[in-house]
Amino acid sequence: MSSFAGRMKEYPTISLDRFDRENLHARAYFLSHCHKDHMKGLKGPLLKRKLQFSRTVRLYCSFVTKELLLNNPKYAFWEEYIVALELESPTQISLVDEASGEKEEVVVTLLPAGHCPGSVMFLFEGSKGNVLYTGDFRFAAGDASRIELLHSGSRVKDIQSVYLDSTFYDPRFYQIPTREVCLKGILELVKNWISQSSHHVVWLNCKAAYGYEYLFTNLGDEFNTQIHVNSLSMFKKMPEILSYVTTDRRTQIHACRHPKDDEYFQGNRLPCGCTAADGTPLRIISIKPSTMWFGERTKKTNVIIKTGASSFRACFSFHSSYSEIKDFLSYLQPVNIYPSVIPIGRTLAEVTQLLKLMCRKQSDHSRLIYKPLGVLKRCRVERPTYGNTHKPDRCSCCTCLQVTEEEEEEHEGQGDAKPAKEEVMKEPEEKMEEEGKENCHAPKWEDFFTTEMLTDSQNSQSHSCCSVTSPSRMTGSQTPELFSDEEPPGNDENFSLTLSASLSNHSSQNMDSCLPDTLILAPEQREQGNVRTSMTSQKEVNDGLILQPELDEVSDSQASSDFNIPCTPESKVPQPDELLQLYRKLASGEDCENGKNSCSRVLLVHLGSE
DNA sequence: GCGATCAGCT
DNA sequence: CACAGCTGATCGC
Repeated sequence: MSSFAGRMKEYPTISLDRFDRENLHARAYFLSHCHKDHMKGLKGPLLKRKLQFSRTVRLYCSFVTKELLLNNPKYAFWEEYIVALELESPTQISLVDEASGEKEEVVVTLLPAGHCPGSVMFLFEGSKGNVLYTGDFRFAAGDASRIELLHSGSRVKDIQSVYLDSTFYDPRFYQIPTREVCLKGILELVKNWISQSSHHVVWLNCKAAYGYEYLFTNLGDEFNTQIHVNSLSMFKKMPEILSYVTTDRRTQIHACRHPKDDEYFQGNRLPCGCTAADGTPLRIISIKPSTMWFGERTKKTNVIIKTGASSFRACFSFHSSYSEIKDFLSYLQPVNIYPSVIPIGRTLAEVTQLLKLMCRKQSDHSRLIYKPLGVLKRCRVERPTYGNTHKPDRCSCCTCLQVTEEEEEEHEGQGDAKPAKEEVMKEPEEKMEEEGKENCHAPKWEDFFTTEMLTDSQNSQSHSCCSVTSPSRMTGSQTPELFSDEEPPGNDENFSLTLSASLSNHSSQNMDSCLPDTLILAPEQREQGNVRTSMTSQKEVNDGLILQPELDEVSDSQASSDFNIPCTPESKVPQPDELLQLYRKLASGEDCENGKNSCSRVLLVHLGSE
């Protein structure tokens, strides 16, 4: 839970995700996402009164967050004071002191955060430097390198401070299985159950918060069905979610809720009270999405755990793991890092100390020279393709994201199993070669929940790293980049899932034996093999109980080193007229590195002129 | 009656 | 397997 007080040292006249106490005096408000612990004071009468007397104070958020917020009548009074901003579109905002007329300009950019629908990070750029407020976020390793607006040309922007979602910034939470792995486990479990008969139904025991919609859309696609929920109203302007949810109870997958839903479930009832039409009792299992974490060297990472005769927990996390956060921070190398959450059982001092290790060292002048690893890790649009080496079915954006920081000694690590950088980095040519491969370009969580009014341009922008345009609707049976890049540093083993099962001995129906008593999806040690990104067949699941989307090792011949960067093949000496053009662009402040994505579209928000 | 806070629960 | 939020008790205004 966020304990962020609402203000940043660099820009103290704005408030984020807190709206009480000192924050009542802010010149502008920002809401990163629509979870209650980030909305403290937002419906307070004091703030309401302040708005009525102000001509300039506004609340900035994403379009989706605005929609979700206004769906709750308690926040309806905000309607005329909310300014929804497009994602990844730098916007200049005037921070006006209404008493004195004093004004400060700041440019804010919303970056997809992957936490829940509409969730964003805020990047502020102004006279006090660049500051990134992450809100809550889930980034996989390497994701930061794909965000164009965290870069300036080929270099990472100089970030003064990061205000960090440190929920899992604790070595205990070293790894959390990726979304794709967790999703696959859930899909398998649901498939095994609902395929038995139409009376076999699943209850997704989700909490009362946004963030599970990704699960609904993927389940909906996989099983060509809709998910029963209590209300559709919040999604009425979000067709990409709306089409997957229903208030019609005649479906095999439910995510409906009731104050006494656990009691209902114990009595073999769904929260909605749904019963089979012909009187046959429903056969219900509950799946409770829960965060599961594992240590650095832990081999077992069960993503589904059976907790009762018909109850399961499924791994699901809205937040980045320790290793994912470390990857994020080591890429950005901010001067300061401030935690917004203190993990359970930790103190602020402990977390601050741990975070200090991730701050840029004062003696580090690399920013003034080069950022070669940053360049290597980035995926770029419209890069030339060359070379003809055979490469496995992995795309550049899944391989350019390995942790590259010098790892400090971890709590349980001996430092002996860490792969050398050469083993985890790939050469630029390899990345280019692999661009456009379908498997790894299935739309991802971040794309989905942040492209609220999905337009083609927004979609393609969200995949700018891959030169691929997302479909406007998720296709759930996609084969995601399973296991391709999610190995924690130091874990040199490939990853597969084993479905270990002891067959039910208390089934009342023969078909029940299809659902094991103990259903554990776990990675296990396996030999190095060729990549295979397709899902393992049902037969394999039944026969060998092995689910193994596989991960290949980067062979020696594919490995790159920091110093083995080939020249750009089409490079040539620029002609005078080209140089002139380049200089003009530079003089106008335009980013010459890339196309429109890099060029800041600075929109002036004229406050008070509405 | 309303809001803030906390314990308890899931 | 620890996130997010609900309910209910208590207190103050």
